[in-house]
Amino acid sequence: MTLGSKRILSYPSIRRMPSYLRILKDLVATNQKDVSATFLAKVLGFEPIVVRKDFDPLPITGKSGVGYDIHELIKAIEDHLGWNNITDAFLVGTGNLGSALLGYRGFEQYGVKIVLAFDADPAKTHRTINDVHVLPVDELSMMAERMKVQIGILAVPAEFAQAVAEKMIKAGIRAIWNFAPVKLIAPENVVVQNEDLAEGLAVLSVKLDRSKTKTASGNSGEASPVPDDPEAGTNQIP
Amino acid sequence: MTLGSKRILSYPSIRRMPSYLRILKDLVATNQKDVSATFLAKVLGFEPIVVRKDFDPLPITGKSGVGYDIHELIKAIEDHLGWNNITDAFLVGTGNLGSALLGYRGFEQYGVKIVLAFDADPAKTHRTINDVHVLPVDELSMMAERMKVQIGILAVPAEFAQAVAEKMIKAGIRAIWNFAPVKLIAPENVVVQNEDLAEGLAVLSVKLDRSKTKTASGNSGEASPVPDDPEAGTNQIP
DNA sequence: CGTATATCGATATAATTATATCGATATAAA
DNA sequence: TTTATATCGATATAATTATATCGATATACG
Repeated sequence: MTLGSKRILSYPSIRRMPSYLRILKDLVATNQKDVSATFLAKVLGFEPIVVRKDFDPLPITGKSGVGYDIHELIKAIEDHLGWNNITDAFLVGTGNLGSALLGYRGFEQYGVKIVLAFDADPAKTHRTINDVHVLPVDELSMMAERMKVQIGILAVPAEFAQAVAEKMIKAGIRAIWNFAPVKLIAPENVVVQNEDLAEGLAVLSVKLDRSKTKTASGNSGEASPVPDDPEAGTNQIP
Repeated sequence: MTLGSKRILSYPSIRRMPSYLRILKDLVATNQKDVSATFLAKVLGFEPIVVRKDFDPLPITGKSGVGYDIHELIKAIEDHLGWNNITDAFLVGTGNLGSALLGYRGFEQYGVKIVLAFDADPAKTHRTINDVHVLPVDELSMMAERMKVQIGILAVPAEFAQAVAEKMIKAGIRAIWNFAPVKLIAPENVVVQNEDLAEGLAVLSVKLDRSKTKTASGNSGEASPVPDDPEAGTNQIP
């Protein structure tokens, strides 16, 4: 298989796409027409090669000496990510994190819209957070089936995560964005994406440690750089 | 270089360490003594090989047929991550996300304690969130220098992120955990860890898409699995 | 027009990470 | 004691991701 025939983005590439999109949309606002990989790389802190490689599987082509057409590029990225048509999502758990997610503007820019929220605590239901209604979690199943919602966002304490996930799955939800630090047990046809803040913290503290030993213990000549963080966790769905 | 001589954890390994720690501490609570890679793998959804490889660079050794001593393992992980002595941190931005971070119990379990928070909005200062005082952001420099704080957590809107980061750096902060979707410009000796929620969302939506085509277009015999998400973003500090 | 500069895209190579295999060792049970 | 089972750790291999090189093409400008 020649590399050129690769029409599938790697996961690292996929993770960089939102950053590209942000910059590209800013550029649109300033009436730019083309953009080079070099420019994007500089703005985002990648290497130009990375950028070109990321775009390689997309059905677009840049012009030597010029760069990529911004509109084409945006469209290609959004098409690949399926962000042109917005998918409805439910959020469960309106604690600190859940509220933060409800406050996060921009999910719609990434193809997802939280249309309803749920909470188990009666004190927290029947109110509105950022224009999103909060219902009792008992109504989750009914509403999910009725509205044919496909994405569920889990922002509940770890001990309830599995139970809520099962409710979601029964009600037809096909993808779960899980912020609880537990491995969810889910059938193969349900997609789970785990988000664990502690991962990033672990990386940060190791980087800090390593940067200290680097400058402290007289780095005499030899290069022992703090390697750039492949900000990669691993998230198997075995 | 033989593999066995590797005494440095890879970033993917580092990202898995918090998960191991969580399970291990649960096991301690139930008076277990040993734990096998097989068990951890099952609980966390990894492959046993991954687990053994992750522990390989640590200065411990398991027993064939038995597993690893839980206490030794915990200590080895915490030592490697430097989580035995807690590092103080400042948080800037007490909006939705900032508040969520302040509410996040467990950072201390990962070696970090938020000791003060800051906000630019006078309406939000001089109050307490989860026992953490909120001060005007003008006082950041002074307090950081006085308290010799090394870690800064950035939870401000994108447009203010760079300015606040510069304040932090001037005041001696050496590591920044950045939740704003911008590339921070920082000197080499300052460590930056970017956290971008959109990355995870991008992965989720692609997984969902791919899982659909998988089941839909009669996957006649040939295996075209949705590859397990190397939940990896990339976070260069060029 | 000709030259300097910027850029893409193809190809090649290196580095990192994941996965497989298998012998040796420990425990439990027959 | 012997046998079955579980597990580690060493080694090997594969897959993925990052990085380097370079010719070809486009633009700007003297």
